[in-house]
Amino acid sequence: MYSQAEENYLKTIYVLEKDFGDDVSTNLIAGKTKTKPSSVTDMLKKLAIKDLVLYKKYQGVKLTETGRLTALKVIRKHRLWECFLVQKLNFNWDEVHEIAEQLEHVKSELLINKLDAFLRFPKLDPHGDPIPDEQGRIIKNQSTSIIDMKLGSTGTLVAVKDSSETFLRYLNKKNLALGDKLKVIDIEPYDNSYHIETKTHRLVITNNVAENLLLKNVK
Amino acid sequence: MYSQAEENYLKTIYVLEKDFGDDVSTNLIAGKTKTKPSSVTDMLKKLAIKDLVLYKKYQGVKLTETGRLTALKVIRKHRLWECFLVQKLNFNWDEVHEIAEQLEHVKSELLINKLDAFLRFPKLDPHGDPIPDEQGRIIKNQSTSIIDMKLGSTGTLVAVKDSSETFLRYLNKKNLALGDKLKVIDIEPYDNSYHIETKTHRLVITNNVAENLLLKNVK
DNA sequence: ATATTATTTTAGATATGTCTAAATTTTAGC
DNA sequence: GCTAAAATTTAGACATATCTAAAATAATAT
Repeated sequence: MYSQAEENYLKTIYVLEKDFGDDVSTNLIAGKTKTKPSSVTDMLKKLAIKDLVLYKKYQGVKLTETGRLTALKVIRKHRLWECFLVQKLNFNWDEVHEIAEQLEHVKSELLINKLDAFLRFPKLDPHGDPIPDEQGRIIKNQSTSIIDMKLGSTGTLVAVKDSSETFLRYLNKKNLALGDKLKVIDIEPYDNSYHIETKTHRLVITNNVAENLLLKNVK
Repeated sequence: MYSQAEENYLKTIYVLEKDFGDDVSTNLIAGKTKTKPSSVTDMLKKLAIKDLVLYKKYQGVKLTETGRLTALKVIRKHRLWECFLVQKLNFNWDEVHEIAEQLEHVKSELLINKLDAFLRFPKLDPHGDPIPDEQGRIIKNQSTSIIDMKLGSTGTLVAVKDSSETFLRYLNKKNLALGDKLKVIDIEPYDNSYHIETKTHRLVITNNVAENLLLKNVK
C-alpha cells in the first residue's frame, strides 16, 4: 500500500496532467502541494522506483498506468466522501474538501464500495466532478468554461474547476450555485472580465472566476 | 493537534488504566501496541512534555485530565464510526474495528458531531461499549463477566471485552450475539471452563472466553 | 542482604518526508 | 552561440516514530 504523501502526489500529478498536458514539472507540483521543489524531486524518485511515474531528471514526470489507476482510486474515495458529507451529514459544498482530504486515505476497498452503494452510486460529487468507478473509469464531462463562451450565449452551471473553500464561499456570496442558468451579457476587453446574468441577478466576475465556472448546454 | 501515534498511545493507556488500575507499565503498553518497550519509553517522554501523561522513570504512567479527555474523544470517534459502519453500511460487527482505527484519526469536531446526529446519538457501539459524549462523559456499564457468575445463574449478553476480529468471529461461529440470554449450567473446576446454555443450544467455553462476555440482569 | 532475573531506559541507527543552501542543468534573451 | 535567469537536483540537516543492543534500575528469591 501507498503512504498518504505518495497518494497526494499521485492525485496532484493526475490533476496537473489534465490541466496542463503531459510531463508535469517539478515546480508546478511544488506550487500545488505547497512544498519545496527539492522535496518534490525526492518524492518523484521514490514514485519512479515504485513504477507509479515515469521520471527523467529535469524533464518532469508522467503517471504510469498503475500510477493513474492509483490516483483515480484516491479521487474516487475523495469524491464519494464529499457526497456523503453533503448528502447525508448536511455539510455545505464549501466545507467538505478538507475533511475529504483526510477520509480519502482510509484503506478499505469494501468500505468505499459499500459507501458507494449507500449513496446509490452517485455520478457526480457536490462540485460537479465525475466520480470514477471501481475500475477507474471516469466520465469525461463535456463542459465549457465561461471564458470560451461568446457574448450573448447561455448555459447551465454544472461544475467548478476550483473546489477551494474560498472560491466556493465567493460563489455563495454571489448567489451562484450548480444548476443556475447563466447568460454572458458583456465582456470587458480591458481586463477580460465578464458581465453575467442569472434568473435573479446580474454580476461582474473576473476572468479568473470565469475560467473556474463550467457550463453545459451552451448556446 | 496530536499525531495518530500519540492518539493511539493515549487510547491504549486509557484502556489499560481501566483494566489494570493506575500507573500503567511500559511493558504493558508495549504488549498492547505491538511495539518495543524502548519505543514506548520514547513516546511517554513526549506525552509527558505535552502534559498528556504523568510519567516518572521506571514507575509507569497515568493520564492527566487533558490526556484522559483526549483519549475519550478518540474513543468517541472510534465508536461512532463503528456504529455508522454497522448501521448504515451493513458491515458485520467483526469487520469494523480496523476501519474505525483509521477513521478515528480524522480531524473535525463538526464532522463527528454531525455523524453523531445522523446516527441519532447512539449510546452504545456494536460491541456494547458506551459512547462518550462531546464533553467526554461516558456511561459506566454495570455488566458482569461470566467468570463472576454463579452456577445456575442467568443473564443477557450486552457487551464483549475483546472486540478483535478473531474473537467476534469465534462468537459468530458459536452462534452467540448481543441480546442473547445465557445460563451457566456447569463450571469445570479443572480448567475453569464454563458450560452455558442459550435458547437454542448449549456450549462449552474456556475461562478466557467467559471473561470476555459481559452480561446484565444477572440473577 | 545480596544475587539473579525482569523491567525499563539510554544510545545509536533506520525510514519517511520535509527543509535550506549550494550546485547543476535547462531555457531564454540578445 | 553565449550568457544570464529560471528551474531542477544534490547534499546535508531535522522531526517523527520506530528499532536493536547495551546499560541502568527495580523486583524476587534464596
